[in-house]
Amino acid sequence: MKNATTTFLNLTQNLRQTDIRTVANYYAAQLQLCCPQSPTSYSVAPKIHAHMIASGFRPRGHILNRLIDVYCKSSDLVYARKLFDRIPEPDIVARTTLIAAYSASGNPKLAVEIFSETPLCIRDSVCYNAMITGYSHNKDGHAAIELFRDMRRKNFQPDDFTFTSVLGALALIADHEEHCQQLHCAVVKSGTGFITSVVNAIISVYVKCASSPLVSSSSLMGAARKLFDEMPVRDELSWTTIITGYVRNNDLDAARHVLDGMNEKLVVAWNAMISGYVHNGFVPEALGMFRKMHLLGIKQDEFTYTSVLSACANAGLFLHGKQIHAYILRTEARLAHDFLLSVNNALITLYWKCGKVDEARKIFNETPVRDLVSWNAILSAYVNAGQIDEARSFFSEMPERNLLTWTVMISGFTHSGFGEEGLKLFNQMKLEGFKPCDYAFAGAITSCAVLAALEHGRQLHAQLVRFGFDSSLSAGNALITMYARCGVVEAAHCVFLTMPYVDSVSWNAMIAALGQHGHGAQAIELFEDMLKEDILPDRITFLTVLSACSHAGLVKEGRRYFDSMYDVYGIRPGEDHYARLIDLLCRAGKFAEAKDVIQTMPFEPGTVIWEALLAGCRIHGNMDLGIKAAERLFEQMPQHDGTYVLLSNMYAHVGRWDDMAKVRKLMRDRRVKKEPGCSWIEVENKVHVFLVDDAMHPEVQAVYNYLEQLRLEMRKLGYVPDTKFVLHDMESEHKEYVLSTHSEKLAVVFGLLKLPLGATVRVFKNLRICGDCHNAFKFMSKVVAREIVVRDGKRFHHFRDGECSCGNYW
DNA sequence: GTAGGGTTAG
Repeated sequence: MKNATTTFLNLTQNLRQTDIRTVANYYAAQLQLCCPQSPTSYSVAPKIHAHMIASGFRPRGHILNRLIDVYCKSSDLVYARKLFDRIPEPDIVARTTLIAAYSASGNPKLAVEIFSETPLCIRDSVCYNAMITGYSHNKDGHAAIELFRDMRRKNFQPDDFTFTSVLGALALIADHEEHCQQLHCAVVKSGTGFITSVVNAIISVYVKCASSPLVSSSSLMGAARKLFDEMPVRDELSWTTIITGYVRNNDLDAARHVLDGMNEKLVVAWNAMISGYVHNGFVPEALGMFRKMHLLGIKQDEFTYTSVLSACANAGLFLHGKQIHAYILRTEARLAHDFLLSVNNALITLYWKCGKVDEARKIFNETPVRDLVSWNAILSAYVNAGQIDEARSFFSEMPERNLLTWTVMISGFTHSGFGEEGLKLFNQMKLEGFKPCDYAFAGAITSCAVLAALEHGRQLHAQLVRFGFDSSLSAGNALITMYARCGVVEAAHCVFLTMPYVDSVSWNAMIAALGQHGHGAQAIELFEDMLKEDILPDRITFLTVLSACSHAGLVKEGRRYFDSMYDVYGIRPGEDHYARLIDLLCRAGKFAEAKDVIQTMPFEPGTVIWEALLAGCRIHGNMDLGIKAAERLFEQMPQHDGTYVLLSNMYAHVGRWDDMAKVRKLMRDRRVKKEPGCSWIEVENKVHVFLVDDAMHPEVQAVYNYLEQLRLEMRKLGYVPDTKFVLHDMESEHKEYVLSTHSEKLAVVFGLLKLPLGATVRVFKNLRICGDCHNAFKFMSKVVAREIVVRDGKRFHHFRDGECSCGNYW
């Protein structure tokens, strides 16, 4: 292109002496040099134009049309339109140029505007073709076909371009075999049926139709293959269409077979094959293809790179990914806009998925070009790393958002325990005109799980069915979790049984649902069913299975499953698995065995191990070992207020008053607030709750009444309590109440009970508000306190008269 | 002046 520019500049000097026709020819020649083979050449358009203005040359006719075209191709549609508007009576070529440009840039409205303003007497087939393609680009297959009919009614002759366009439109909407055959006949009648581009288009309709659930994929692919085999002339597109056809219909072997028989070094076809492997999880095959391309000298491009990088990201192959990154830097000198954009986006994903969030951030920060994909990728990075505040700030800074953005943010809130925020965002998303997808529903439903908001969850379930997502895997899994979390195991089971496809997440969720609600034996049974169906258990499966065994007291089975993790499935047990095993043993009173496990573990015991041991000791009233575990916890979690309170109470319980005094002194020094506080120890399947400083509510009977109402009310809300509690007081009788299991939340509830009726309560303890305590607070605000304000991070939850509203502190 | 294939964000 340098040459073109130089020639041009040389022309300037002699321009005035030159004949106007020669000048026009010169400009025409210059504009001719801007061509698709050298897309960057389009950027010369303004220079050529500036030159025309400077030399006093006024472009008209075909030179002006060409100039408009070149401006369109260099993506300056606004300026192209300005030039167009200055033409008193634009001819069909100028109009078609603009129609095509608007169509390609995703602006069909403007294209239609120009098309409909075009008088019928000057219209031609090319113009119709451009408009048909415009609709097709806009995914409006019906409009494209309607225009095709209009064209024929008005006696315009369809040509091969028309058929390729209209077949492209048909591919968007075709889901019946007849669709394909009807058009196929029309094409043959028109006499264009032998033209390669038209046959390619017919094949692509068959291919598209083959992936519709309404037809037999193999018979349509067979028809497509027959057309392909019988083609007299095949071009690059023919090969790509048939290969992508097989890939899209998940017949990777057939695709590979065609590819292997292809002589052309066709990068697009190879890319299609690689992406097929990547989407089906065949990472080694994808990487093998990548290597082979290099060996065969097939020039890789950004599509190749993004696919293999994504393969590495999904498989966690950080070193492979890094090697490819280095290879790209070594091989690619060009830093074209689109190339940089897509490769950098893939790199951001590679790095965060391999746990390198900071590296991902670095690429995001340093890249000179960003688009929505880049923003969504970095948003996912922070959401997945659990850095919800970072994610929130990215979300608010984003220049634009799409459905994916909202969905990622909703699930981010949900997984960080901010159910209310997740639901709010789901509603806001709908208000902003986004139609939720099944993933968005899954996020919202999981929010309900976090909040144990059964009614809301049910409503979302109904909406989900209305939207036609009832066979969605992710939404189904979310429903299982939600119903389980709200205590309605039957509903969870019903969802599980009616899901058309399930994966290990579904199985895990269902096993957990049964295990958490005291159906340990059934949970184990389901796990065995899962193994029978050849579904491979993962780390999560074993966590839920071990918990289930623990709840059901199936010590032997639990031990066996634990041992099978590595022996049979090659999964190394993590600290969390060991914690479950210790929990299992301790609940069964096998303390010696538990101690043995702790001593022979391949790593130093952390807090989860001591918590499990302590929990077991609390159940069995094993104060000696319990105190030891609490002391370890106390060392490892000096910031955790609950441990101080508990340890001090345990010392008091066994009469170690000096130790108790030491801990209490530490508590005072560190300003550990005892309010609201209680601690508990479980003996004989009953939880003994000790109120702070043994200060019992003056009206003990009233407290019991509240608890009883609370229990009933929570049942009404669909929450099924599962543990028995005994409220301790020196003077009164012990009485059992069934409440929630979470001691910290319970502590707050008990703390509230000590207040006079109608008080305003502010709890400034950082407390994550979720499911059971949310409901408890709602109820408490109705029967005990007039108003309750609870702080949860930066958020506050305001409970009043049984209702809750949330907001930000700052 | 008009057509048709491959990628990256959950």
